Amino acid sequence: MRTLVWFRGKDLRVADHAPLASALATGEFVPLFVLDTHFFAPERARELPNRIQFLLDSLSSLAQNLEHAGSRLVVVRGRSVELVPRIAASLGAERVVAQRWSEPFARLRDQRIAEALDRAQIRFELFEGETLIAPGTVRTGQGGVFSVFTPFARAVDKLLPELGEPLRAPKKLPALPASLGLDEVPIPSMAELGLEENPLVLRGGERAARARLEAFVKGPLSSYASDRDRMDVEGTSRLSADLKFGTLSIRAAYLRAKSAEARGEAPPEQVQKFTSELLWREFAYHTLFDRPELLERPFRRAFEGFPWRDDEAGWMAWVEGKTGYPVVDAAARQLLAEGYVHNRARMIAASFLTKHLMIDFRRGEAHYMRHLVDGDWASNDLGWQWSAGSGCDAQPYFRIFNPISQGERFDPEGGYVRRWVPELAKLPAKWIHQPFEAPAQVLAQAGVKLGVDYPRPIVVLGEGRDRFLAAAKAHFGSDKPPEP
DNA sequence: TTTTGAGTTGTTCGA
DNA sequence: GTCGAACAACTCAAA
Repeated sequence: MRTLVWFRGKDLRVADHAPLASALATGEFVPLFVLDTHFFAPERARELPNRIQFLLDSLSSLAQNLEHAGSRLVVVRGRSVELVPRIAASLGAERVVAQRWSEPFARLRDQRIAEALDRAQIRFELFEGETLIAPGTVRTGQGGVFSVFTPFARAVDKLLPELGEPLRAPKKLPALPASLGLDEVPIPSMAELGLEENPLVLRGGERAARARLEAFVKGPLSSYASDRDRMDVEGTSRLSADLKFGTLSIRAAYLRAKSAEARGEAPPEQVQKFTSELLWREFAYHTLFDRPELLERPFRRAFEGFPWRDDEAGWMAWVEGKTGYPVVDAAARQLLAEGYVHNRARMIAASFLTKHLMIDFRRGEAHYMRHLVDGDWASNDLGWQWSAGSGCDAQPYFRIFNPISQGERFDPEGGYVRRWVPELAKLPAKWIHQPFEAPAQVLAQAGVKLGVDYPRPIVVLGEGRDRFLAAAKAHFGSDKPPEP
């Protein structure tokens, strides 16, 4: 039986890849990747350079891994909606297999492809692997959709012991004929797409992902619960991009952490904290699956029509890292430089934009989505809506992060600020999170001229806070945040 | 149907 | 400087 294994942007691996394993078990197959012109047109690629870079890196690695096992990745260029059915038919494939992709636009695309394949009497099979548990299958006792994390996590926890072991990477794959009569294209380079390589973007591919996982398990995992919040410490897993592009399967990540616990490599409470973070990703995927409108609309409906401010100057300052609040600015600059931001810094930045500046969370969300290497629709949306107060398990409206106290707690020596806001690097820790309060002599010694080398605050924290609280009160008609 | 316990990530104020 | 209370009750989900 001839199968078309359709690799896509979220399953770029050979290990623990259910569609590949299924194809291998049933006979000969062709591995395919479609460079969708929707994303790989130069004008579009320019908007997403960091993710394109990680993806191309991962794609090359996938091609190598397939070749190493005796097969070959067939790469074509065009619209997948047209190409996949056409190629499947021209190859005489009896079925097309892929990993399920559950985000709203992807479901729509897959539905159209399924219809086209159906007309050609070709089977289309989607396999799990994007999440630990299939979205749409975790339900409350009443059969409802969870909208609070903790009960959701408890429900998922009961299902996790049934997770099977990850599938091993196949050692030997059936060879392909030299020519399949398709318009194959090489994997483009960044230069060919008119993009510059960013050396600060993580390397993609399965090998890099596996190395990161092992380094994390042997190092930061043991003190994850406390260090994950420290912006000046490498205390997180840094696996977000690997999980987004599927160069590491979520199941492999989860089970490796559990095995670290079983082998005594890391204390149970630390591992528990990490797996709980993986379940937040799970929660985001499941929530978006059940409520696809969330990418456009607030989870709490009463946030609809909230009087977000048009503040171009504030927006630009936030984007460029010139708000005058060092942690907020460090986050902005890390995003532009690395395509990555520490989780704690993401929350502080999001809170500042949506609360102190009172700018629509969707604007910040889109900006992050554009630059993040790990930019993931479900997680990014859940995080932004949570920060704005409009989301699932939203923080109460009166909980507004103070960037100074957050900085002092989670970047006590100022290492994070010093790295990303170098003009403040010589300030003593006591003033690094509030240079505008530092005595003139301290500033002079650190070589900082406020308003020249580094901006004065664009908004007074108390005033921004009061403005948001007053607007919330006026909009919701009372002090309370609205129900979903 | 009603009750009950709990809910990621905080801040500010005043004693 | 430290500590507890107030913030504001409401919804969720299970019993």
